[in-house]
Amino acid sequence: MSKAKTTKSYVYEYPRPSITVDVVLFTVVDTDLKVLLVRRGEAPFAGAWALPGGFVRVGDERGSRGEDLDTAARRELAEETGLASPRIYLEQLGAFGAPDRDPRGRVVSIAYFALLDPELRGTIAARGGPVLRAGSDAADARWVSVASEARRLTLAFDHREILDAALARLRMRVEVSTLAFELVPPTFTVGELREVFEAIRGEAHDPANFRRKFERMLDEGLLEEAPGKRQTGTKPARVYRFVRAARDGS
Amino acid sequence: MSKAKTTKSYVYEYPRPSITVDVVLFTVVDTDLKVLLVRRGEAPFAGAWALPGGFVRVGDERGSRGEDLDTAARRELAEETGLASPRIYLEQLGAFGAPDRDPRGRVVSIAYFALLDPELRGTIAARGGPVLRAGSDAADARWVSVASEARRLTLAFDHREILDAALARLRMRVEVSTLAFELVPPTFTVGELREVFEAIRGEAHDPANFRRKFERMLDEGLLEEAPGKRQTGTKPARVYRFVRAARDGS
DNA sequence: CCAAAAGTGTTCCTAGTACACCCATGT
DNA sequence: ACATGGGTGTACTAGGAACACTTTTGG
Repeated sequence: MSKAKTTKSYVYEYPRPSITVDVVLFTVVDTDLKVLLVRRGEAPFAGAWALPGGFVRVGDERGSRGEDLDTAARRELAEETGLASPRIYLEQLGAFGAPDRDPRGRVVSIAYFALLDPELRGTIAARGGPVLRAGSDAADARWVSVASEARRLTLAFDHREILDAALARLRMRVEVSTLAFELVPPTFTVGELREVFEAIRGEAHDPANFRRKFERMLDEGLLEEAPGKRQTGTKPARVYRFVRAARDGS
Repeated sequence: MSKAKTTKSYVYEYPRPSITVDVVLFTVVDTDLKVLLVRRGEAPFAGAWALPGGFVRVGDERGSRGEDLDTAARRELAEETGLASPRIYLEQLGAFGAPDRDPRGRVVSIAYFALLDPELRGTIAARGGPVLRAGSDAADARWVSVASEARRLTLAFDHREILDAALARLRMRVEVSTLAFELVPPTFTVGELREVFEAIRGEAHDPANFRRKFERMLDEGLLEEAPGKRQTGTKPARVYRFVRAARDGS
């Protein structure tokens, strides 16, 4: 804050960039990690796939100050998917501000990554897919497999870099935190949670060893048994649920 | 990127925030973790301690696009400390954009955390401390002990929140990466590196166990023995150096 | 009966922790 | 001689990895 002129209003004396939020929304379908991409309908990058996002509302200069960055991310997500659930996990990834990342001018994007569990994803699917706004520049939107399809796509702006960063963050976080719970239905079996781990890490995990990891979480009170069993086409499996209270401290 | 009007120049149709970078520069003096704070000379928060930082140069609307965010952080650091060394570790912490974080208007800050080793810090000290620019709104600057002094200070803007986030990030990173090497002189003893760990974690670490951790890093090729011994006032200790090549992959 | 996933047991290895102890040096 | 930090040894424990094995279901 030391780049000051001598007047109180120096904040306004510098050229300013535009600020956007972009959201990397992950979900796991069956055993496949997917990311939500939208197809751009307009220049620049018309026809290219991009991350959902949009401008942060900053308010006018003397009136309201506009919205928080997290709020902007959640709002954009709600507008793209039709979902405004607090159950969607949202975490800031960082700022991407290379001078030439947007051909229209200087635009700094605050990137977020978000996780959608299968149940909530189902409520989108029931409405015929992600909801696009009238007048949006997004011509289409769909879930793209991260491992297979997304690798080959050319994404708009620096969205490839953002997606890679989000994936790296997700993989790092999932080893050490309880993030995987955000990608699983409200009740789940040991095998279902393991499949989410495998989808994110991109490699198989010994079921026996995963079970012991699971049992440790059970001991720690992160999980509890839920009533009922899951019919799996083979031996029925016990179902569990995430104990949300255990996350209050984080 | 879907908040579009229909003209190509819609980027300019929205009110824009100002963008700053703020830098949390850590160093370890003896066995004490310190952070560089500047005292503000002007409103708002005149007289309060704050993180060094300043506005990102975004260029004018038709000319150059201005500087990268990382470049801006490094430039501000150079201007505050007189040091422009690539040896200063710099990592983006995230964006802080609460609507009311700056009383002057909507300002989004991209926060960085940076690490300064004792040798480089010495070159600052030799010049009589951090260098303040002529016409700066920073009236003073100094190293503040994180554990004792900084806890009690009231910081300007949301810099308390940024400092806490930087400290949390540093503590998390130091357990799992080679960050501690950035806070140690070019050659160091086992005990010196341990003291850096202790300063960051805020608690003692068994010397015998730390030595084994150290030896593992030696086996992995992260470290190598350096010529000479360190006179310590007691039994002379072997000195080592960081093998920079081992970091290329990260 | 058979395939397949649920679930159990065992062994090996690495790394963190606690703690006892010896060694070399300056004062 | 002795305090101090350098340096070694040892025992305990938690958790990851590898893999053999039994159990329970649907087909």
